Amino acid sequence: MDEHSTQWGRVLGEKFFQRDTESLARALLGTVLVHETKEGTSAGRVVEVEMYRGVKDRAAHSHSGVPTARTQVMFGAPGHAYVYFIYGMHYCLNVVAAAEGVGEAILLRALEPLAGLELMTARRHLTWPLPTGSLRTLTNGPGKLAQALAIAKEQYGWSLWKPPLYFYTGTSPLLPEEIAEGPRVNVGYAGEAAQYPWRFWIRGNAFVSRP
DNA sequence: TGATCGATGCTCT
DNA sequence: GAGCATCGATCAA
Repeated sequence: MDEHSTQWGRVLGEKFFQRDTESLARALLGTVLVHETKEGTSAGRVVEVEMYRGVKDRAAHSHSGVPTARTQVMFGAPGHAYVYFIYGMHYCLNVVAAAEGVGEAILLRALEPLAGLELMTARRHLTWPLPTGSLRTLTNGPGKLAQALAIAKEQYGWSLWKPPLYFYTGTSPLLPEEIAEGPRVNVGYAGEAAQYPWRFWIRGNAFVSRP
């Protein structure tokens, strides 16, 4: 254990994000997302993600290929936060992927809460302590994890390789067979793309949004 | 345990 | 004006 190593491994640098999108989506599983705020630090292990892929993906916000006010960061350099507002009340956090101009991103869909549990509970407007077995309700969905970690429009465009919002490597690398894949959630409008197996999760993990 | 539905406001056509 | 990368309540079984 050197001076940069912690209980959750090492901080992921900018270069980590510079790879093809599916590789990045799989590599993000098992990492630990941390958000430091003045209220305190909250963190969780990434257990479920979905990738969204530019013009070849009807489900992607970047599908038209033309950046808009909302999607411009998605077309920027990888490793930045793409945060969008949905259904009039929820935010979702994505990691921008692929090279500049391409328009791909990875949606973080579920975390395993690791630190700042009481803070996350308060942000989710739940009462502490949580009933036995309901820890998963803190962060088992994209809107829930954004709320629990205080991710909103303010975080739009933030770099994800340095405080206050960043990832640790995690402690034990996942084996390929520990990663399950299947169709993405709630993209039925996307035609053929709705069937693409672009949702990835840690097989058997209790903290995913759905088994 | 699962299906259905309302809330709520931004984005893009 | 229509639809949405969701959530939580409610109702049926």
